[in-house]
Amino acid sequence: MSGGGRRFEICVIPPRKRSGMEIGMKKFLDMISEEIRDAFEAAGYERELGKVTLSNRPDLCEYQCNGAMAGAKLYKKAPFMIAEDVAARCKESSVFSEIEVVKPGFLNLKVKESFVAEYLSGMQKEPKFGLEEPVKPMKIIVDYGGPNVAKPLHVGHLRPAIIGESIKRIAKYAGHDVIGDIHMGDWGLQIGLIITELKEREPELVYFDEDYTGEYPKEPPFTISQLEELYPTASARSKEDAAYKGRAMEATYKLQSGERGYRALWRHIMDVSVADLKKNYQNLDVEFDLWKGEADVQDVIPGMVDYMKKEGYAHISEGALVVDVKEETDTKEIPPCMILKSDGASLYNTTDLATIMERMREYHPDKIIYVADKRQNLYFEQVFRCARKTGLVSGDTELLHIGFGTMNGKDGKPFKTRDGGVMRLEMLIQEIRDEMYRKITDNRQVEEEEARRTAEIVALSAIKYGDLSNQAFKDYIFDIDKFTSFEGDTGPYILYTIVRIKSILNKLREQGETFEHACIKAAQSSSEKVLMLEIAGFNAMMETACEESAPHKVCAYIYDLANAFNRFYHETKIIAEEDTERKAGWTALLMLTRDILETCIQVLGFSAPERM
RNA sequence: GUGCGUUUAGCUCAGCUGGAUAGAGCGUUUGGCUACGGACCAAAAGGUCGGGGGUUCGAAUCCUCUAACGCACGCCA
Repeated sequence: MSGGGRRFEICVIPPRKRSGMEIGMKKFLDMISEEIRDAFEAAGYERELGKVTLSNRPDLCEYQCNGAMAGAKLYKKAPFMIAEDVAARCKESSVFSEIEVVKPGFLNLKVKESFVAEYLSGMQKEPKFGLEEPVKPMKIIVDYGGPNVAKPLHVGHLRPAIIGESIKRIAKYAGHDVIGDIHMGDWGLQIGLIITELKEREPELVYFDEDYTGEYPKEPPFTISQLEELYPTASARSKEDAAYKGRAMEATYKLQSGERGYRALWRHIMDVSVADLKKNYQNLDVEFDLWKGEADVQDVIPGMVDYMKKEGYAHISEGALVVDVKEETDTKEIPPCMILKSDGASLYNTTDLATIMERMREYHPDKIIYVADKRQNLYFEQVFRCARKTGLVSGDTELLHIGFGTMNGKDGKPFKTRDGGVMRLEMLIQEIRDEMYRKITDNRQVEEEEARRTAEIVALSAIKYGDLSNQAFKDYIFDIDKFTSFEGDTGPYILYTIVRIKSILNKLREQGETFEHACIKAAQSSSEKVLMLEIAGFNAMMETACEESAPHKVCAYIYDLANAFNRFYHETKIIAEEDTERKAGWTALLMLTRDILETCIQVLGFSAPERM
């Protein structure tokens, strides 16, 4: 499985050094596995059999190796005997405190407290808690968001924003060079409609005077709320009034052919919309590096189309220009990728392909990730194949569609307002904030200002954690009561745990404790050890979350970590502890736990308050 | 019709890529408050993993058949 090509790359990449030290640590599980693999080898067996996994029977052991059973037929020997051979070879191990051979041939392992403590001490000193930098950092473009200008964000925009932002942050944290692009729908008929409607209402505007040659006003002739009203009105009229629609199409054509006044209006629409979009995405703590859109590639489309024709990739089929993308291995019919409609106009495919071309030219990405509704899967398959076939992307650039499922209401049907309409995103966020504010101020004396601020922070954790804790591609139920609860697998519970740790650390600070040189000690109790082992799994978790673009794995991890901490906390009196060495050790453990939790919620896209 | 996806406890979801007694949360029942923050912790009850067949020492996980639901199948995005 290990690609021969990879090995070569490793040789040419200089070793990752930083002030003489390697950045990153081997994964905890790998270190243990190495130990067991050595033992397998020493006992005369295939070393790959020594793979260690987390125990699925925590009552029996911490880690387990099932390799003896896999090796049974290989060596025609009872698995139990193989396991015993292996166990005998690591009696003197500095890693394990217990190795037990059980029933068919399980190797049940417990690691030494000192070994764990040493590992965590290493994590403390590492910039990313031991997460290794990628051998070859990738340039990744994450295409998410996809709002239309002049239209308010609605609940349908929530998932791409949340998931895309997290995938982007995870990849960034993992050490890749990541660019987030909002990819707005800012071109085409919708703009023509707005211009048409505006012209009907205010024909005297200078933008509609074809003889005008002067400068256009800097101030837009509309506000965002006017703009948001303009589009739906125009859209509705165009469906009933064919002549009106004709005017809108003509306006679109004029805009595309560069009519000055229309371009100026388009600029205004963009300015007003983008400012509003920025505000709204800011509320979600979502930030894009690029604010590009469909309009940005219009100029390169003709060249791209010509190229596809000249090279013989594209041909006319049923009046439209298409590129065949079927492959022999297909088990179903894959329709061709359409490049131009039969009326010669471009479409979504065209701009997406042109965008790929532009991205390749400007950024040479190793990977482009599209975070979009899973129902577009076939569409992306076509576009990706087309891009490859026509040589728009080279073989070593990966195109990936992360499809997400629908956000449903409690009734299991797509999320709607009470009267069945599409809910604006602002409304939804406000509703959650209000709910959070109620909970925070309930039975508590909190200053108004602080309560509002805290409610905003906690509300965001509720929304984002509620979404991200599910696997992205599945539909999920948006349940406000569940998400805003402080109990169970929720964002607020995670924040509560962090705040609790901060509170203890503050108390210790008030006592005059200095945290300098606090060093993590060997575990004193089982709950402490469980917590430490949980922490030790951080780098492995983050690596897979990044590889699989799977934020839900980060959620699952911090939930386990928070649980492990709360159990430990409950059993351990830290502030009252008289042994100062031990107290310092716990302080260090607390800080590490807090830092890891905060790092994780940061990549999920939310943060914790100081108090709540 | 073809293809893809989903199906795990009453509800909402995990399940670390084939291992031991399938795990959480909510809800239900019970225990722990002079609080290093009880917005917590501990425990109990609750499942023939949609169904059949197969591969394997061993299957929720792999193969196959099948059912229900959802989605997609060239001029929307």
